[in-house]
Amino acid sequence: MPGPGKRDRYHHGDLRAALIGTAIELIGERGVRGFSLAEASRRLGVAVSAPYAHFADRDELLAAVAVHAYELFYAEFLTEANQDTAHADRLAAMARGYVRFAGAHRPLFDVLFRAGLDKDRHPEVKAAEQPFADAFMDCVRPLSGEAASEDLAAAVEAAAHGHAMLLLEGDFGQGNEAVELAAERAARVTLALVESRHLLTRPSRPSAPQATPNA
Amino acid sequence: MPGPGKRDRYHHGDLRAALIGTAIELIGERGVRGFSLAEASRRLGVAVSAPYAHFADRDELLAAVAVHAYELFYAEFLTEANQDTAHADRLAAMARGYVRFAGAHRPLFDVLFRAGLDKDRHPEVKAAEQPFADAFMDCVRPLSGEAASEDLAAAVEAAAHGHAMLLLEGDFGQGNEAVELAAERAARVTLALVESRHLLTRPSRPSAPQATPNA
DNA sequence: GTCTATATCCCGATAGAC
DNA sequence: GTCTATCGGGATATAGAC
Repeated sequence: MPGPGKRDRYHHGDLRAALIGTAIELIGERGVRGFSLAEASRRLGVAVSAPYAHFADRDELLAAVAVHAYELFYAEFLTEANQDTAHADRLAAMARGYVRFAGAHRPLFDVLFRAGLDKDRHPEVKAAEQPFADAFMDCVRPLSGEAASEDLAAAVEAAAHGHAMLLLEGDFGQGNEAVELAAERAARVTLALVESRHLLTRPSRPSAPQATPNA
Repeated sequence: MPGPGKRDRYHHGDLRAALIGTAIELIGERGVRGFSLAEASRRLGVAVSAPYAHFADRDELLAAVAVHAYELFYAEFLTEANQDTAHADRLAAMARGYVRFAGAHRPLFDVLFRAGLDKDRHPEVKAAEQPFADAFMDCVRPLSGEAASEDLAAAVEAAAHGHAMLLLEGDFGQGNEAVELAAERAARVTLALVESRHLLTRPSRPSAPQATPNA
């Protein structure tokens, strides 16, 4: 990251940032598969070797895009689901925001979940994901006991994620109307899960009066 | 599939089927992005031009894999969720089977949902999806009024899909243990959604006071 | 940090022979 | 239906100059 005000002699003051932006642009137009370092370089008017001064390879650029995606994701979450309403409504708002993000920033969502990027090989991505995950858990915890919060969190996250993915598959139709439909459904599902959250916890603790341990 | 004794010489009895199988194999090893007609041909010991006698291009082979995926998906569903138990349990079993399929046939699931294949451009895929979708709706319909069945179906499908996708992302861990954890969670979420299905319907019709019938 | 130039490799797709 | 041969294109990555 070059210091600000360092608008230099060549083309861009910050090729690194420009590459990230162009990657997003390109993925939006042609999908993840249609993105390449070479094409991004061409579009920016730099040599195809220039990106290697900032990224070791193609995957590292994608990882940088993923980091940016999580940061934006987190930022939009704070503004979308930070009203001090009832806890259940906050959680529903998060699910709604999750789906809306997927609809509004499809290329970013594609990089996060459809690019086949191995996040374990890129610690920066994991680190960028953490605050996002924490904010999510903070919304869930007041709604259930400590032990059960993990179950509710997993359920809501999966539900939101499923709606987002199917939205991008076109299952809810096209355009902004589809986004709102999917987001609204995800929010309702969340409220339903909160109401019936007692069914989500696994009866793995035989101390409870319930029986039927599963195989 | 080919004649059992027709081994050597140059060709297979059924190159088309062999290509589909090899494609699945390859995708399992290298991901969708690492699959190519050339590599599949090499692995089968045929010329790189041979596949073009059976598929117009790369996408058509992927579409054939997708058709196979939906057929297998449907077949496993019938055996997994066909017990005549309570309706809610059947639906939960479908969600469980959905996730298990993703875990057991990851390459097929990848082709269906992560290959970026435009299903609208391949009618065979849509056709193969239909029986699957029908079986799903047949499980949902007895559980809610006609008008509301679409809401419950969308909710359960999205929940199952979300668990499946996050399973393949590694969010539930690795190995068969992760598959069963995700599948069990999807089943529980389904039961929770059934119980609170009255929250899923949109109140767009203020004239109808009659909510979903209990069961 | 960027450029020029290049090495290497792979891929999709077609033409024409058998 | 499959093979041989090939064209045209594009990608990753490195080396060395400025």
